[in-house]
Amino acid sequence: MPRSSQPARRDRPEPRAATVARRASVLKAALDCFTRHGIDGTTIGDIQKAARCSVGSLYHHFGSKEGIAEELFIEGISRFNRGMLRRLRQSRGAEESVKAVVRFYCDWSMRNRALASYLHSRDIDFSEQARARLKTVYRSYITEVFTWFGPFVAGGTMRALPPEAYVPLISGPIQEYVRRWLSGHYEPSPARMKELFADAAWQAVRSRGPAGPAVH
Amino acid sequence: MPRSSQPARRDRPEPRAATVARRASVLKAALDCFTRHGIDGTTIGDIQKAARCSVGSLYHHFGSKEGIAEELFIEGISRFNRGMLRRLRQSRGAEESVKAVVRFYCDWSMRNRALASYLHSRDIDFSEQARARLKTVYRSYITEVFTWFGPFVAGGTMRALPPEAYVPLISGPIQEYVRRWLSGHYEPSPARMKELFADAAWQAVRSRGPAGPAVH
DNA sequence: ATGTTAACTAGAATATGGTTCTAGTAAAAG
DNA sequence: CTTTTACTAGAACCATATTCTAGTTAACAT
Repeated sequence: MPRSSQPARRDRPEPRAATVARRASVLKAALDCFTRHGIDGTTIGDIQKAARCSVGSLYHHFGSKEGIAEELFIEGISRFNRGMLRRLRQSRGAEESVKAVVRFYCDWSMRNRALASYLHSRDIDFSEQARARLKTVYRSYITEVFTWFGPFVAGGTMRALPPEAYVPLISGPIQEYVRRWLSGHYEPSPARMKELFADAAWQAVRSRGPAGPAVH
Repeated sequence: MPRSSQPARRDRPEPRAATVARRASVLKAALDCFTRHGIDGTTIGDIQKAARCSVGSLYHHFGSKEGIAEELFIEGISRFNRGMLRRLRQSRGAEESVKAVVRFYCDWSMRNRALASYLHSRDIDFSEQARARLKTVYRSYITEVFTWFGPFVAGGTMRALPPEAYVPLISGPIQEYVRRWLSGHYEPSPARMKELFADAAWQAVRSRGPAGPAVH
């Protein structure tokens, strides 16, 4: 096929430096507005003012207000995922790894409070296209995570469970806690709960039965 | 104070039957539209058509599109809460109660799929007033729940934990699982996971230590 | 350097759709 | 039977998301 002999023609043609900067500044401004007034509450004008750019510019780069919201969301998720994988790869052994997931979730959310809060808003009104992108991002992430944990399950350190059960069991509680904390339901910092949830996560997925007792 | 001697003047003056019906039909129509096209994707016109009523009527009863969304949300939460409390009160003992929470969450979500899905959309752009109402509803609910479980903790059957830890530990996993299931991430019905998560919940909050081993 | 192309910016014009307003109708209250 | 008030209707209004046309700037080939 001649297509493959074309010298990387279809790749994007290297965005200008100004473009990168503008996109970033828009996303930053948008996050700011969104956290302040909610997604619906912020107008294109708000973002425009905060990012100091024209309507035309916004639409050129993102196509729509929704486009901005989607981009912000996907970028945020990607950043979170990258961070999680980095942290995971620094961990040794099953227990440390499982706990690392919980701890990272907590730490990251506290460090990136606004973004974390935004990521908790649901993707109800995302476009089909954005949904697809998100799915891709998630798939490649979850694949890496499972690759990491696979050996522990195979080796019998962790319970063998239906694959869909692991994420809820490990991250469910901390996620729910952080969500409530972010939306201001209560004050106690997640940091104080971190180890509690980390332990619980490990108890939920560690191997039980003949291998040994579950307690001290 | 003379105010208190006024004969219950401030109560609502008994809504007409037609009013109740209309409100209900609007909420039903709205839920329908929202699940089909998302909240933002739904126009007042859509709801109007689906509920067969005029704009004026909508605004008379709910004040705004957001008002409709809020009402639907609060009503949904209330129904869920009532159901949960009913189920809880049919349970005997700590273990059965804890597991009942998980099971009910799962059952209810499957039975009321559209509403459950709607309730998972976050309350980002709710009015201050709605937020307050929601808080009231939640508070009275959580109070009853804690009243129910209090004795088990006091009696040593359940672990003593920071109060904010219980909900995430017990409901976090099933909630996360159901959320993913509702948004179509995967097929396996929550029913197949119900007992797994019920067990995990119980393990997370049951008493450990000297009282007995954590396993078989 | 200079011309050519395409990425990018700008803001006025447009269109969509949420909200308000005025004028009613029907049901309860006295 | 009158009065009051909850309720309905839909046209007018208005905020704001999006589109359009006209430029401007940067990269790049000659």
